[in-house]
Formats: sequence, structure tokens, C-alpha cells
Amino acid sequence: MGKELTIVDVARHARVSPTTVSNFLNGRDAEMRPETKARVRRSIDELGYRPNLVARRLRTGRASMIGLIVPSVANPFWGSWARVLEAHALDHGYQVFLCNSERNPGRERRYAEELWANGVDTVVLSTSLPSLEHLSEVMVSGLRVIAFDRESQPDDPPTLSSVSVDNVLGARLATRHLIELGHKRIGFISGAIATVSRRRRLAGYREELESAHLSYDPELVWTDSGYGDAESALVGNRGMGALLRLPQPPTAVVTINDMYALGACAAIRDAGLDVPGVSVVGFDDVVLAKLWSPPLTTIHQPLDKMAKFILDAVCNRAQDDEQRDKSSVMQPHLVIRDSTSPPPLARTLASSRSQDGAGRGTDV
Amino acid sequence: MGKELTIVDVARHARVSPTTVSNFLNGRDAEMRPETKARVRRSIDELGYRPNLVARRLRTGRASMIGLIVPSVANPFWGSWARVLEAHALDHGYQVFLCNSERNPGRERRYAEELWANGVDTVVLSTSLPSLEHLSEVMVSGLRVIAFDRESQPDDPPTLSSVSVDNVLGARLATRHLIELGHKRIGFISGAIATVSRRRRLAGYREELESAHLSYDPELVWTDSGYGDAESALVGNRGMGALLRLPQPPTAVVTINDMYALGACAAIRDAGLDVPGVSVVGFDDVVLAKLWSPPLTTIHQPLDKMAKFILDAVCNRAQDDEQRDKSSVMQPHLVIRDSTSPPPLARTLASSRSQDGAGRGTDV
DNA sequence: CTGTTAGCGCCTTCAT
DNA sequence: ATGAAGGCGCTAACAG
Repeated sequence: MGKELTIVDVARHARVSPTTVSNFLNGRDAEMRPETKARVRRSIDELGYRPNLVARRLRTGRASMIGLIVPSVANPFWGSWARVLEAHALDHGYQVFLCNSERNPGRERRYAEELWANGVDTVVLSTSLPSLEHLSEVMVSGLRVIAFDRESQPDDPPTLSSVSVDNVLGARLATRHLIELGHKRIGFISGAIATVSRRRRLAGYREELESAHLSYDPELVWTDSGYGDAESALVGNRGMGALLRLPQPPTAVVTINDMYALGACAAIRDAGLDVPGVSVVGFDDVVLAKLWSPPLTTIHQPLDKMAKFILDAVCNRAQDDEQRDKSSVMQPHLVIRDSTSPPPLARTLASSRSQDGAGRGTDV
Repeated sequence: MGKELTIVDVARHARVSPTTVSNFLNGRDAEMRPETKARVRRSIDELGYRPNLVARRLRTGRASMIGLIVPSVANPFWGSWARVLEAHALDHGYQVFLCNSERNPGRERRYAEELWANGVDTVVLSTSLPSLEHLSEVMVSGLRVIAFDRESQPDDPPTLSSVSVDNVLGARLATRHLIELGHKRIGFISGAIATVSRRRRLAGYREELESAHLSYDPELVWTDSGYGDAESALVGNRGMGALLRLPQPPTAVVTINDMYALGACAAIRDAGLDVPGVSVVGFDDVVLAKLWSPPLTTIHQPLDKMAKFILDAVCNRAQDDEQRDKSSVMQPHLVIRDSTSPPPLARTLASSRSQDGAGRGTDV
């Protein structure tokens, strides 16, 4: 590992001064004699020189890296999000530093500080926690945080930006779809309602129910105690199992994300029923959703657009730091696939008209 | 963002010299007067000082970070692997820098160089590509690479270490299980056989078949042209579809990884059959495997043990650089779940005795 | 036991 | 159009 090459070696080789090499490296080559320029270039790749980014960073202050904190890349949704953001970042000359926090404030804080200490000056925080207290210290130091999947809150620090889908709308779309199909008893499955986005999804579900004059029945809302990021499918599975064991089980269910939905599907089959005999709608539209059988109806998040927004923000930083649209809420949309269908007629009748034992009725 | 604090500020505040602070920070506090030590400590957290890691890195050479290159975290297996390695790394005071290469040598190279330029001196390469040519330059510079999921090859550079499961064995276990259940026509599904591990898995499948005196039928081996890392399930789906359309379709199938297996399951259902009516065995044992319905029989990889091996290697670097066991191949094991069962009797008879149109036979 | 000193590799005024 | 000099924040000899 014989001694890294430095800018001085290149300079010597090219018979110029270090400054010239530096100028060349940093695009300050407008008024440079073409011949010199060529010589420098040649020396650089003849020697196989690569600038030491650490030194550069120390000198110039901060790095061209952005941090990304997610709950857990073991969950395909976060994995995809990481991929998308990385792709955009690379296009803009940024690297992304990926961290898994399990939504643990302590770890988030540790990561944020580590990132900051490493010269990373902006981090995309994707854990949706309502409070950002634990990061306030690093934020006043200068770390810029952009929240993902966390609609901005009344008392957020002014330096915080955010990108998110309209979660209320998403949940409403999901619920409405089920209502329009004729479902009356619609369940809701989630892990701990302890993030901004989950709260809002639950709110959307409830609002839509009420605006359709269906009563909101807490019994139909199954909620776990943990976040269940790594094993969401398992949690969804348990939740659906519980809902199915109710005296009057739901005929359809909205879940907080696709992995929960997949777990729910499995529970339905395990109970001897089938999907869409019991309808399921997910949230996120992960790749697996369309490959599932039956393919999962879900709410799509425009990850690509969101990543683009973030990179715009990262790049146009210095110029108009003042009130540019720092936050953005995007439109999710419903993707209808085969995991949803009208409720079985018999059951619909049975639950709408109280007494109707033999009501197998006409098959429309 | 008022000017970062430096070691000098702390020194002034504690009325000691910068060196003392540095000594304290780096554990050279054995022979330090307790009183001084306490004063330094107090100043540090009173001021909220955090050392600038970039400067430290420039000074000391390299960083306490390890790079991890995987095909794509959008694939749950790689996501889990990243999580596991990160957890171990954190325990040892290392951060993990995660990169997605799509198994593209160009990107791998770019990442490796970037990592190296950033002071990262060891990278865990998880892309299994047979050739490491594209990294040879950075490797002679001093970058240490540890291959994951890539059993060491005859002409590997001597500085390369590796950890992997015994892929031949894994595939043999999978195939043998199916053979023992009574299957005679066993398919094999994979993306491009262009990685070391895939080659070996295919070899294992073939060996086991032959050692059971079942002929190896190329028609039953379905192989895609791409790697299909991000959408493996889709590829597996196509593959199984094709196999099922054969004049004499297989009654069971071994797949290169769990996502392919899940896709295959979907294809089986779409064809109006069911699992384990047609048996499927995967590879990797991702979380989803046990949540699937039916739960997937698969080959488990001991990720935890592998991560531990890597961190041992990373930590015990300097001391015995000479011939320590630099490479390790671990034992995978078969996890039997419900996606495999004996072949339907009728079909078995039909395919073993040539003529037997009406052989619906006794139902055991 | 603690302080002084000299860089790590690069960028950036300021001269030339 | 190019060069010389100083310093980013930290560590590690080496003195005292």
C-alpha cells in the first residue's frame, strides 16, 4: 500500500505547481493554457491519481454525501426507497449514506451526530416520528434534515423540510374503494400508531368511513404495540387473524403498508377463506405487491418524484435558502388489482338486514 | 451554524493544552491526573463538543467504516444482510457504508474507489462476480476486500478473503430433500448463471441428481438472461410459467433464491395448480419465507455467523496479517416447511410407467 | 503528567 | 496564466 499519491506528486510529474493541479481538478481551468491543461490531465491518469476526499472535505467544510435514515432496510419498502434516492443522488454527484434506526430515537440521534461529524450536512429522515427533539441539538449545529413520510407538524423547527404523500388522502382512497365495492365492515390493521404517517392514515380511514355514514367501530381497528418494521408481514398476519376471530369479522381490510397486507392475506388463507373473498388493500405499492397472488390492490407512493424533490432541495441550497417551498406533499394514488372485490352477497345481506337466514338471493 | 467547536476551545475552557484533550479523547488517559481528566470531561460535555471525524481521519489515515456493496437493497435478502452486518459493525465501533451496484462492474469499481478515497479501507463485496479484475487497481492501492457469497476461486488475489455458505452443499440439500420425497422431475430456476454462487448452486443440483441416478435434463433448467435482483420474484414467476408449459412439467422445483421461489409459487397458482401440489424450495431463508402460505421450504444461510467472521477479520487486521484463516465456508442447512410434499401419486405413476391413462389409483 | 511542534492532503487568497 | 504560503482540526513524537 505504498504511500498514496498526492497533488504534489502530480504537480511534479506535470512540471507545474500544486495550485495548477488543484485548479484543474476544480474546474477553474477556464484561463489555463490548453497545453498545461493537457499535461496535467495526462499526469493524472498516467499516475492513476485520485484526490483524497477526506482532505478536501476538511479543507472545504462539508461533503457531497447525504445521509438517509430509515427504520430498516430489511423491509422491502425502505429498501426500494433507498435505491431510488441513491439513484437520484448519484446523478447529482452525491453519495448516500444509509442508516437503519429501527425508529429508535437514540439510534437516530447517534447516527445524525456521526453523520454530521463526518461532514454530511443533510440527512433524509424517514422514520416519521412525531417528535424531533432528539435531533434538535445537531440541527442547531447546522445539520439540515429533510423528513420523508412525515407531513409537517405545527411546531416543527423552521429549518426542517419535508416530503410526504398525503396520507389522509391515501387512506381515504383505500377505504372509499372498499366502500364503493359495497363493503360495510372494513377493518384497519397497523403497528403502533406512533408515527405521524400512521396517525394520518388512521384518520383518513375514519374520515372516509364517517363521510359514507358507516360507523367507526374501534373493534375493527387492530393495532400492534411495536413498529414491526423488520417483520411487518408477521404482524399483519397476527392482526388479520384476530380480526377474523371476531364474532362479526370484517369483509375487507385496509392495512398500513403492503407487508402487513401480505401477512393479512396469509391469515385469510390460513383461516380457510380466500382473497378477495375477504378483500385486502395495502399501502406503498412495493414490487412484491403486483407479484402476489392475487396481486395486491394498494396505494402507490411516487417515490421517484419525492426523491427528485429532495435532490432539488439539496442542490439549490445556498441560493434561496429563504422561503422556497421547503415542504411538499404529493398525491398518492390507488392501484386496483385483484385483492379486492365486492363482498360475498350472502354475507352482505346477512349483515345489513338483521334477520335473513335463507337470503342467498339473486346473483347479480 | 456558528463555527464548530475545536479541540482548542475545549483545551482553553479546561485550562489545559490541546494535547491533553486529545489524549483524553483517545483513551491515553492512564497516567492522567484524575482531576485534570475530570475537568476535561466536564468541559467537553458542557460545551457539547464533538470531535471532527474528518480531521481525525485525515490525520490518522483511515476510518472506522466498512463499505458494503450489494446488488440491490430492494431485494429483501440483501436488505437483511445489510442489517445484520450493520448490527455487528456497530457493536465493534464501525459504521457501514452501504452501496448498491446492481452487479455492474463499473459501479462496483466506482464505489470501491469512492470508498477508498473516503478513507474506508475494507469493503465487503457481496456481488459474487467471478472476476475481480475491475477492482484490482484499488486493491493494490490497499483496499481490502472481503467477498461474501462468493466461494474463493483458484486465481483470486492473495489479499482477498471471503465468507460464503457452501453453495454446492446447499443446492444438494434442497435437491436431495425433493428426491427423498419421491420426485423424479425436478426443475431448477435461476437468473443468469453468471455468479460464482449461482454456478455452484446449479452444480450442486446436478450432482445430487446424478448421484441419485436421475438424469440431468437441461430442459428442466430455466435460466434468465439478467440477474433480476430487484425483481427476482417476477423472474421466478416467468421461469415457473415456462417450466409448467413443458409437455412433461416438473413436479418440483429448486430455485436460486427465495424471491424466485415466491414468484414460482405464484406461477403455480396462476396455472390452476397449488403448492405443494407442485413443490418448491427456495434458498436464503428470508423473513418472508416463513410467512408465506404455504411457508417456504428453503436453505438457511447463517448470516449472523458470517457477519461475525467478517468483523473478527476487520478487527484482528494488523496483528496477524499473515496466514490466518482468511476465508471461511459455512454450512447452510435445510429448513423444511410446507411448500414441499411428495408428488401426487397419479402423476408419479403416469410419469414412471409410460402408459397408464386411467391410473388415478388408490389415494393413500 | 502536560505542553510544543509539525504535519496529514487539499484549497484559496494573494502575489507574480 | 501560474506559484507561494497558510490553515482546516486533529494526532503523535518529543520535550520539559
